[in-house]
Amino acid sequence: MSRENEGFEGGGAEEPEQLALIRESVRRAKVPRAKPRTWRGAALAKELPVARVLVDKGVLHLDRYFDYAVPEELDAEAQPGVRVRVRFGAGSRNVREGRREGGGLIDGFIVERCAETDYNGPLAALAQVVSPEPVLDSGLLELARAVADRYAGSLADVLQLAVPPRHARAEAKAAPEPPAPPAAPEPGSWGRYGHGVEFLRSLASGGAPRAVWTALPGPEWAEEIARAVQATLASGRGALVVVPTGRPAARVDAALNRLLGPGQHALLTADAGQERRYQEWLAVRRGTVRAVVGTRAAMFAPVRNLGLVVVWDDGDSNHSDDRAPFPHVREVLELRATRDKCGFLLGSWSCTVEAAQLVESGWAAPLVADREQVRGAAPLVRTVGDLDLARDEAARAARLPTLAWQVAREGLKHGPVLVQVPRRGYVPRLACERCREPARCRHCAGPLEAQGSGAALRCGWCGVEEASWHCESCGGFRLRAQVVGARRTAEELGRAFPAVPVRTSGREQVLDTVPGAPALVVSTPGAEPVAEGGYAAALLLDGWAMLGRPDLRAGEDALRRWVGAASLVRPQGAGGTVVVVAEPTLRPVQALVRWDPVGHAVRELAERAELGFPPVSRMASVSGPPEALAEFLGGAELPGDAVVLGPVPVRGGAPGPTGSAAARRGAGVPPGPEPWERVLIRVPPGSGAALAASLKTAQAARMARGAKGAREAGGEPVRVRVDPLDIG
DNA sequence: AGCACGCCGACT
DNA sequence: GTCGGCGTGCTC
Repeated sequence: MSRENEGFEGGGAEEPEQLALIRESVRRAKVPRAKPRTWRGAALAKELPVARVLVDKGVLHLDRYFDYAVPEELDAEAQPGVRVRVRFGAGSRNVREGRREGGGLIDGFIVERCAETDYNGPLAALAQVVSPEPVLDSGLLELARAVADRYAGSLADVLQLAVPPRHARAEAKAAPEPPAPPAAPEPGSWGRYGHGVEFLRSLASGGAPRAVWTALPGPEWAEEIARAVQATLASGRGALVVVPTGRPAARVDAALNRLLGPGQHALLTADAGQERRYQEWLAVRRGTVRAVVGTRAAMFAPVRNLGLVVVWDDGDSNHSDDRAPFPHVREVLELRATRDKCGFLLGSWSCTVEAAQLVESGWAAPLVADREQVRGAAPLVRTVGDLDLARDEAARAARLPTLAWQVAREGLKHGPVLVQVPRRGYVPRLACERCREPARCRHCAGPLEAQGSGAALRCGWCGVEEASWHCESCGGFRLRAQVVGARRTAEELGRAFPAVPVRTSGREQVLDTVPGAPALVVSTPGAEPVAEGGYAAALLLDGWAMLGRPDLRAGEDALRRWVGAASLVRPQGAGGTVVVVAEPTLRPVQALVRWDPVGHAVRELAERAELGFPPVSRMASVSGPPEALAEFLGGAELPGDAVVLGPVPVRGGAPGPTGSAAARRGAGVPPGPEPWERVLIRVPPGSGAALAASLKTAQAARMARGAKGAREAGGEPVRVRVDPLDIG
């Protein structure tokens, strides 16, 4: 039997009659025309003959449901939450009128079964129930809708992130019995934090504490998260942990295995195959596994009776999904914690402005160690500023400041030494070497960029080449050196320390761990291997490059990456030393020296509030071809307190600090050569929902009449992004 | 997006 | 009178 012809579609010449039947049975008794008849002995479901269906077809039908008739033979399987296939499109009308076949079969989810329909016309029938597995329960549906609203996106888009593609073989596998809940854990190293033990106890007794946790440096964080999970399981509830990448996921996974044994939790990461992925996801949904650790797609995992959500290192950009509507793990888990009234734990060695705001607003409590503990766990941090560099003859020649050289040599006597080098292509604004005035284009004052070592300078805005730059402010002729990549740094260090092995960890090859023996480990930020017993020292080179990015988050980001590397170094008491090559007067550098990421975030937050920047205000970016953008803004009914900034031209071509094509797409950088513009729209606290709603409405309206407008322009529709990542 | 409907000009 | 151009609007 062909799938296409199952159900009502197989009627051939009888179609008009059977559809008349549907009309008669289901329609509100307005149009009394067709007589009830049977079709191959099959009729409609006797109870609740209407299935409300979410059609899985992106932006066009923003969050509208479509009603379909439920044939009797699908009655049992056509339950809320199951995947179905339905005819959708203008062509199906012809089917109804008995003319000919038409309209494609597309996927959808049954959202609800009803007795009646609001639709004033004859209903088409469900074509097929793809699987009786109810993958979209009401909790997940409501979460997806909340996320769609928050991000001005469509429900269908969010569901594509939230429900993994079906895999029939995985579905067929029998589910094992869920394991019994573990006993409440010992607090372990949670005792190091002010209210740590209390926090665990609350979870274990069924409470829903919410905390922003500033983790002490060192490797204990993974086990501390595992203990929080254990406490939650002990209360009979489930737990969800989301980390930025597969490496920390493996750490938490290992800690959970140590603490709970296998079978208690699922690991949901992107690098598992489709079958395995769906299988693990199903085990979670079916309740045979009660705890989940995973990367960002796991933020929607349908954990039963959720008692705790955890996000680790929320400042990592991997927590921001790169598909529309670009939800962020921290925000989604906040929604889940609020909606499910469950515990919330945001942990990091560092602290984002958003995390500080959660504490400031009273939504979450701080979970921190006292200064004594911090001093006992953190390494000694020393700085090399411009003045030191200027005096440092040796640094010119060897690139390595004398202090860094000394610390490395001393550290290598006791163990491995980490060298953090900014990623190449992480191109900041160039500045005068002498006075630090940013290098600007003579024609349009845009930022000058170096295309490659030795190549000419070019303006990032207008593209004009600059052959003979000199500083307008002090007349200097030298620009700050470009970042030297990890590989070349490794070569140089290898020559400087010929007796010591040099290893590199970076984008193409990430090392997970290194032994405790003396070695130089050159790494880009985020790729630092964990050293057995901790690094004896770390050198954080080219700090200016991390701080110089034209981005609101540059300072916070630099601090996060430094703290991330320095947290792998032994405590000061064990000789651990960090050298950061950056101006000691700058706020992020001072925060690193004092090991006070929270203080840094709190100060940043105050500044953002003053300037009306996120997260105190909410922002959205809208980008597109100038005419389309103008048309969009003309049609949008923005909240009265919205402020529109721009438009300004956006540039493509040069890879931004985030690098990936997907990230650029998310930021609204044009795909082709035609120039695009971008506006930022800002609303005060409390108007975020109204802003998102108005953007969604405007986008929907544009899509409705936009087909021809967009065709003429030859381009795509405008791109809307709530909470854009990079706002220069 | 697709696709059909419908209201206008050139044709047997 | 009919065929067919593509502008407009709907999809249960």
